Amino acid sequence: MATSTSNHSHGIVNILHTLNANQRQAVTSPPISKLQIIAGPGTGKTKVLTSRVAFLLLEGKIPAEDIIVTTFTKKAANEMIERLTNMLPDINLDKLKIGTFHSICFKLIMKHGGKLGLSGFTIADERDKDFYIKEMLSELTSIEVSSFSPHDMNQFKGKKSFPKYHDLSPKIVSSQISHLKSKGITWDKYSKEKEYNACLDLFYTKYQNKLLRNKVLDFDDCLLACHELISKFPLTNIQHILVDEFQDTNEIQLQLMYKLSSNVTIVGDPDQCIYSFRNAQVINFQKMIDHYQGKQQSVDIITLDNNYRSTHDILGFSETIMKQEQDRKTKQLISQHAKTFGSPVYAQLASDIQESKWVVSQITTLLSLPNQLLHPQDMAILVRSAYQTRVIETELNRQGIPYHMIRGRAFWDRKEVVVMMDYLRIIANENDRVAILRTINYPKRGIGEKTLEKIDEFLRLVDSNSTVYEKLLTISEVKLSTKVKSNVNVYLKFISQAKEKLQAIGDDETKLVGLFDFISKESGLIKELETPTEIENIDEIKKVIGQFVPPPQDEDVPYRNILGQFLDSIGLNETIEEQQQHSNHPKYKGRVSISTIHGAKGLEWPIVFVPGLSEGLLPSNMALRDNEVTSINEERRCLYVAVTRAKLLLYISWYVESETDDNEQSWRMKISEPSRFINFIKNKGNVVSGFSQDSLKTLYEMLGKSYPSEFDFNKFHQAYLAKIESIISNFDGSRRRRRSNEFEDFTNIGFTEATNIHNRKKNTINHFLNRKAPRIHPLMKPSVNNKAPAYIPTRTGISLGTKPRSKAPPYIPNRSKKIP
DNA sequence: CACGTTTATGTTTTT
DNA sequence: CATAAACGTG
Ligand SMILES: Nc1ncnc2c1ncn2[C@@H]1O[C@H](COP(=O)(O)OP(=O)(O)OP(=O)(O)O)[C@@H](O)[C@H]1O
Repeated sequence: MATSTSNHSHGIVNILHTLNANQRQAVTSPPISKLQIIAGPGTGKTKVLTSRVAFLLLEGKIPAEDIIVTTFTKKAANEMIERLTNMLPDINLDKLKIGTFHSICFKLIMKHGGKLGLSGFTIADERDKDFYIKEMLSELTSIEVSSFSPHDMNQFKGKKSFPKYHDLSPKIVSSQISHLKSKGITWDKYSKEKEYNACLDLFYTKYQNKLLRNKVLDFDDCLLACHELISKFPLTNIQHILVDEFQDTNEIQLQLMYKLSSNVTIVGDPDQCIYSFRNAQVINFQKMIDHYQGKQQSVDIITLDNNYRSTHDILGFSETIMKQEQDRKTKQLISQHAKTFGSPVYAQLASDIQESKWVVSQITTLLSLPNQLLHPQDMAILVRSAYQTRVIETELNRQGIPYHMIRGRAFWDRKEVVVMMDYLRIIANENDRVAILRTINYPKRGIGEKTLEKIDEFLRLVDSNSTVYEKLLTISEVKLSTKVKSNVNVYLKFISQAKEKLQAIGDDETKLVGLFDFISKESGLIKELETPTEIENIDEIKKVIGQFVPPPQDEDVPYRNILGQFLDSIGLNETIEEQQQHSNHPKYKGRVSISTIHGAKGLEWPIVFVPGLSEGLLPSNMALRDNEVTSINEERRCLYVAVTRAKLLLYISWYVESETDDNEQSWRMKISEPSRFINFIKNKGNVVSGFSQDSLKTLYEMLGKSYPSEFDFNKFHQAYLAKIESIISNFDGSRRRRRSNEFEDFTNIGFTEATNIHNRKKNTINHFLNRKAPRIHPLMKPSVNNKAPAYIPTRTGISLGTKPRSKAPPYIPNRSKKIP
């Protein structure tokens, strides 16, 4: 919608007022331009991008629907819309094209896909992709297989043998195809490539055929097909495209960007590229410059170096990590915080469990500071791999601390959740063969492997005039036992009833919950489920469907039923997390965030914990295995991203397990060394860090709270030290009880000078670490009553991460009495 | 042939 | 511990 400048010019002035000179220059660059904003963490890149959208709307007078903004996640998109809405209360942003590359592309395909014969196509998620790959491989004839050169075939050999798939690893095949797609190479063009493998050509072609026949697009296809679409039918209206997190774009995304608009603003930080496993290429910065220079067009580059997020010491620490990379130019970010707290608090522990206890006790200490200084929502625990969250969750549960998982995928991988979603899928979409195959015998309907094969064989004979579901209705043509037939009919009757109900509710999304109840009950799924956890998870999905609001539809988008719209909305893994509402524990505000480092991209917290800084965790075993410099560098960037999420306090930790300590899980690779990335930390022995009263006062000041004069700091401090000491000396906390002579490792507990972490002028900085604290001698007696209660965390704690599923366990050890 | 039970085997990161 | 393949039973 057009808006007059005079009405809003004060608006842009206000916005520019919150920016520094460099940021302002970036924001107010001419709308007709190519602009790169390259800057380190916390320099306000996202803020600049958001403000630039406002600038383009207000000053550039570009209608919202003619601007595309790509963000890395749905969450980032939502945040940006929220900020824009606050900035520009008078402008309707509904038509702004903002979202991930995948969702923007998928929407374009939904709208115009008919031109390429893609109407009605849905998304094949990773699980479906895996299914089609395996199906494709198992269908290869021995003639086809024997026609390939051993050299070509060997590329696809995995560690294991795969008898069902001619010894071809589905994983490798899948990732190779994905690799081609993210380079923008379509199946019909692959043969022209220099690096050509006849095997891969056949796999790719067959796989793509399969997707087409099943009317689905995989994630990569969303981009690839969209690229094809706009190459043939260009969008003429887009006046500007803005790309966030440019360092993590791949080739096809770069090509899409060129095609979508000739005016471009990108922001990114090469040091934060952590998605090259998904073919992201940091070289896109240079490629973009070359691309436009080839067309005699120049690219403006603006850098920012004021950091508004982190303290001086956190920036120093992060730079110390990054400068380990060969040939990297040092980056000097200037912290805008007046105060800083010294080097990160760190500790070396003896097991993952002990490490979790250390982390969580730091959290309980911080939470127990008087005057509600900190809330759970101010803190985050960031790990390299999702599985590492497990022990931490257990400990958080044990201490009754509410937490939530950011972008946890585990929930959607649960069996009962998958089946429930499959029921929704087949009811919404008659062509979803995979969903039929996965639901028809769950709950058990006496249809085993063999029968399922027969049915599947029959279903795949479907011709393009009818749907897979219609084909299943004629199943009586197949010879099956009468018992099986009647069972299939029970299933079919149920599906058709559900479909009728779906018809009846029309576009009223508020009735979806009722339909959901009908489906979960009448399918027999609820009855089949055994644990209360599983039923809870079904309820979780119900909550998600209950919150679903269909997006505003363009007029000319082909119709899709409301359930299908819901499934589309979660198909791209873009589920928004439930807002932090009331927590179970009124004492706490919000929740501690737990996330993988990848999931924490672009986010920030006052307090950040980065546990697991050991060889095998960060860098991960996978990166160690191939021992490529590039892999190690990416791991290092991961750590860099993690530590630069912290605003005020950073806690890092690692553990090394003893060689002789064989535990039950013998397959687990032993963690035996601290991470190479922290080699520069000299005194790695157990460090017990205390607060100093001064730094604590500074913390209050920076958070705008008053430091209570009656607070007995010494008492608090002593209790803290004792708590940490008891964790370190309590070997019940490690996986297995140790022999007593191993305690020797821990006699040198004490404080290290933290200053050696990086050079700085001593007097200018407040230290968060108390360097004068006394040496502490571990008490060697593992006390009996310290034994952890037998408490098994429910896996649901992961679900959507919306709430701590389980109530705090009845026994809450070691809990400070004065949580305010 | 379906389905329950035993046993081998193995943890990146995600749109 | 969590999943999948292999094995055994009715
Ligand atoms: N000119 C400014 N004045 C005050 N605060 C600012 C300014 N610019 C940015 N900030 C604040 O700094 C923090 C970091 O900003 P932002 O998230 O935009 O950084 P970023 O460069 O995108 O970081 P990352 O690379 O880690 O994603 C935010 O809290 C933001 O509000």
